[in-house]
Amino acid sequence: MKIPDSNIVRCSECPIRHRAVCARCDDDELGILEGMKSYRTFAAGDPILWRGEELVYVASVVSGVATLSKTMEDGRTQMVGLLLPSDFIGRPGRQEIDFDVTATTDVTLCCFSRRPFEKLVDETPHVAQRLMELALDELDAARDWMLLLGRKTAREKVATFLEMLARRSRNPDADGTQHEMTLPMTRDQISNYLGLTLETVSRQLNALKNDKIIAFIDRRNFEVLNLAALHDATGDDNDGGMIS
Amino acid sequence: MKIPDSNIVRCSECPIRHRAVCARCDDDELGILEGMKSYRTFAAGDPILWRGEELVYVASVVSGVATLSKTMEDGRTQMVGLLLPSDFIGRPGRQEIDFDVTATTDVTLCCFSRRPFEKLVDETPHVAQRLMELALDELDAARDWMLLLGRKTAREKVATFLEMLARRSRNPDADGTQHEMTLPMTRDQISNYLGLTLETVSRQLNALKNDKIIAFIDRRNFEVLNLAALHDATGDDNDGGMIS
DNA sequence: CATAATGATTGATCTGGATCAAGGAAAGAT
DNA sequence: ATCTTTCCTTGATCCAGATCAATCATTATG
Repeated sequence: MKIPDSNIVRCSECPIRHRAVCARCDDDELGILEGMKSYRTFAAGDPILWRGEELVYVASVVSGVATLSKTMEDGRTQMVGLLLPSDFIGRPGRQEIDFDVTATTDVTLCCFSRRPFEKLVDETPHVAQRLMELALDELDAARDWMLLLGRKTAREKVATFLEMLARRSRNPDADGTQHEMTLPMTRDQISNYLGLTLETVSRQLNALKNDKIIAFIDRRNFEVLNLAALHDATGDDNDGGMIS
Repeated sequence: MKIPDSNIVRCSECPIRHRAVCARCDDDELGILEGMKSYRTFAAGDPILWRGEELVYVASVVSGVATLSKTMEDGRTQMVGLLLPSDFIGRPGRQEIDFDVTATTDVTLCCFSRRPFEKLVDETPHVAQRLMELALDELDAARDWMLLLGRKTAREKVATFLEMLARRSRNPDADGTQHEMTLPMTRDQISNYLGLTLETVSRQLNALKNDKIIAFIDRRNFEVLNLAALHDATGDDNDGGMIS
């Protein structure tokens, strides 16, 4: 998978400043970790980390999409995060996680051993600062998602999801025009992200299609025909957006 | 309001190590900020911060309960956080917030000016580290709440809320026995926290009462009669808990 | 190329929780 | 003590989205 330009822009602010993701980072702090860097690939559906497992690595997503999810004893599951290229996996100062990390498409991660990475963080304040920013970004995203899960209608949920995808995958040099986009997960996985059932997701996607807001190229690929109408359908107000 | 012992314990790990909350902190790092310390009180219902407002202060809750909430244009609101005594308000490195902070009971905050506080954070790595821990704790809590909002039934939501209150307000020297507890907010506010309506909250509270899991002293005060049954009603598994 | 297997759609029905509506209880205010 | 106001409860009804049930499309497999 080609890494979109948008991710390179995003990565320029990244504490990892990862060569695989960011073209500008040849001279960055992580040079000292170069020897410990390793790429790992996961096939779609593969578990990347299980809940409770010890975090041996921190990583950044190079390509593909991974999800964070929680599962109840009776099988109900709720995704609590989406990891797109340039996103960071790791919890400074923590050994464990309380959710599963799963590859939803084929995923390539670039991993560093946790120990030397944390040593780096301790020694370089601005990296620590950047990690704090990332944590606060995640917290903001989680809170936006709480509003979605608690109060939005099915249509608003689906529209919000599509708008988020459009925002994160938009090519910045494209002048507002939307291009073909890919749903990075199945209807079932989307429903677990949105707190819905897969049938409802399917119906709402078709409703948006019938309203000429989106068009499907095939089941996984679609185009946004009317970005303004899509935004109206999210229920969000005009200024404040997700993951600002 | 007397500050429960449990909060003093909690506060011993707090970066703020606030005298008002923590008896052990006479000699802590915040001595240098002593001159800028100020107590502020808010009556129940008062706004503490509006969305978009500039954060001039960071603060810790000394007494009372405050909430973080998001509101949609049409009035639907979702609480995205609950602030109990010893909790911290502030976003290191950030000027703004994207939610409202409101006092739900009378609240006393202990405030520091943001600038000197951030200077302190920059200069003392372990304070920065502790703030990162707090941010990750909040993130974990937010993700647990996402599971609640997206997948739990009304009964599970209400039971989870009560169990969380019991955990956070339990007096540690009490040997498992539950004492009288207080609902820190109205049915309407609880419904906004749980993604329900106030009628549903009322009905579920009464259902738990009828099941002899809780008993009401009056509308705002209750007792947990059967903590195990309350836990069963949350839908959570036995080990992993909220806000660990 | 037939044949599973997986994922998506579409329809019919059901139901948990929302909505609408009417009192009741407690706490201030006059 | 009476009147408001605010908060809570309880009942009746409704409906968005869940559930149940086929069927279809697409991709993998022998």
